[in-house]
Amino acid sequence: MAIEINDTPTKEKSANFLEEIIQESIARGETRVQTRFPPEPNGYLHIGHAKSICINFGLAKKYGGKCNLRFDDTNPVKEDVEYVDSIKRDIQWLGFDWAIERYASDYFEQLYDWAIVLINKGLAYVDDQTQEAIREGRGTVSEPGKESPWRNRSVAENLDLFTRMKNGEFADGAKVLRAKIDMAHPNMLFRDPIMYRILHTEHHRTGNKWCIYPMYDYAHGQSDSIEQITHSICTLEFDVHRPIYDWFIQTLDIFPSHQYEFARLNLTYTLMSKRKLLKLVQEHTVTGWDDPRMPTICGLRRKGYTPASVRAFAEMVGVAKRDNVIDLSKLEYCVREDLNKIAERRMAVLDPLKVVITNYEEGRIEQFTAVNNPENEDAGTRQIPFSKEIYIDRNDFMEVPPAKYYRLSPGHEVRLRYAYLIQCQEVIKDADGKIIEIRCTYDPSSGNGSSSDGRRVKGVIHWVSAAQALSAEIRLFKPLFNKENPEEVEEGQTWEDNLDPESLVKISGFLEPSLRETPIGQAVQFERVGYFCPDTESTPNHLIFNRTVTLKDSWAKMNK
RNA sequence: UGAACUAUGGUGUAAUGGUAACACAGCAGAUUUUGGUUCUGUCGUUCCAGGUUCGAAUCCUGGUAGUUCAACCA
Repeated sequence: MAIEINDTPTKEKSANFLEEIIQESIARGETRVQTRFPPEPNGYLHIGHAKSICINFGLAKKYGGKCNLRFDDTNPVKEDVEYVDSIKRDIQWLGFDWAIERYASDYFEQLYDWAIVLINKGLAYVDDQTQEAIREGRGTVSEPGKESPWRNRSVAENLDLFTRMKNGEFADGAKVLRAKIDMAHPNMLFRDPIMYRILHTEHHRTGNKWCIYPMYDYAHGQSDSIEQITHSICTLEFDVHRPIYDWFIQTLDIFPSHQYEFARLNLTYTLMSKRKLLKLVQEHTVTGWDDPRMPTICGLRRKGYTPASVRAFAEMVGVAKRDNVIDLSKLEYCVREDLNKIAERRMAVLDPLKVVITNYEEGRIEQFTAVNNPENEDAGTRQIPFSKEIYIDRNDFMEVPPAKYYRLSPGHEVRLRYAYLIQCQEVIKDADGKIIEIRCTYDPSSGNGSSSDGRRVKGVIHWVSAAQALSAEIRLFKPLFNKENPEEVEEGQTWEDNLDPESLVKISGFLEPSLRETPIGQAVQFERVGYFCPDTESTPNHLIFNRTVTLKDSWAKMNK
């Protein structure tokens, strides 16, 4: 008997509960894995959906299965092709491909036929009650409901009425089709759930063909079943729906898809409710769904997040069934980690302070060689111009420095990154006492890579040569909300009171000349500052850079 | 006051009856022409009470807390 030697030293990462479920089903001999990502096209996808996408597509990939994209388009009132298109774009951007693209509306005919089956079995009836009466009749979580007076209509009458509903004989709200189950059931969803409602509304795919539309509970499980989904994965709030999901499938005796639930993603300082995000867009609190402050996938993309960083984040937060709130710092860690490896370094001054090198020849321009990415030698080098007048960042100079301040201050010397050592000789102020210029001398023997006497200086600061500098608009983003949990409100306030008025700050800064042709969305690191990318609105004549994330700043932290 | 789900460091996730671990965050240090990166060290955890067991985060019982469900939304 051959001895199997497992010589792969890699320790298998422990399986999450969904992987265990799949592994168990495979062990039972059910080898086919078919998942689906089922968004309703009524808004843009956000980071929470990204988690779901990574789970559904990731699981299918890991177990040699397939993942479908299915639009849950059963409510034409809220849905639109604009959303369909954006959802497809975002999934592809994340790096996933669906096996097939389907719509719940593709199944309207089949769903209708199944409704007829249920009516014939005496398990569905047309109810003429008003919306209010139905709501009251449903009872509450602690009291049973009451049966509708229309509950015991004959099969023939139900068939006739349902056909006429379909044919458009009745107005919106006049009638609904309900499953006949149990008005006293402890699970509210079993108290004769509504299967169809009348909606004389044009549908973005079926046009005016239908005026009755199936409800989620009647459509979702059967849609899964039609696609022979083996693992229908959704978030925890659908947990109570699972019994009704199973009930329709079993009663109709169709392919047994099964539903599994995981805890949705929550992020500190972030709102994930589609309804509230829509409100921010509609009221122009943000510039659109792709505003870089939005937690949407397109917002993250515009801010400069990479697909790999979002996928790494989904992997990092894991999958489980308990409610969670993830620290925003985890997301930021994931982008920094990715961008550190791939983003080329550049110099940019965000809050300019002019420095004149008094002993440097007027009109002289030198070129210094700078490394593009210390993490990747293949990224090569570039030239950056140096001259008598440069800009440095205002916070790299202090007239009266605190202890351990390594940067520029009167009488002290710092290294200009990739260039000379300079020493501050004089501080020029305006009439109000504001510092407007610094005068320094440089050590001609201290050029990049050399130091005449081996003396070392702790401080290294970035700079941009004034004459060649590009001016640019820089957009600095903070979270939209200034409260860790934006839903938590004081008495008499709303979540909108937690909006941070300074979540977007636009400033104008100076960039080194090589930044001129940076393609939109291309990540660069402004050395010592953060990661940035040109905004979608950026043009050669009006450069706009978005801050993706700051660099870690232990000096700032130390001085908090 | 019904039902379902959940409970492990500050945060998230593991440990599948046998040494509570990994990551993020924090703190301290080393290296550094980015106060970045990298490296090293460090802090700190099983909701409560009983029970089963040689042994419990894990199994049982009972509490407690949180979340979800009463749209003709999904």
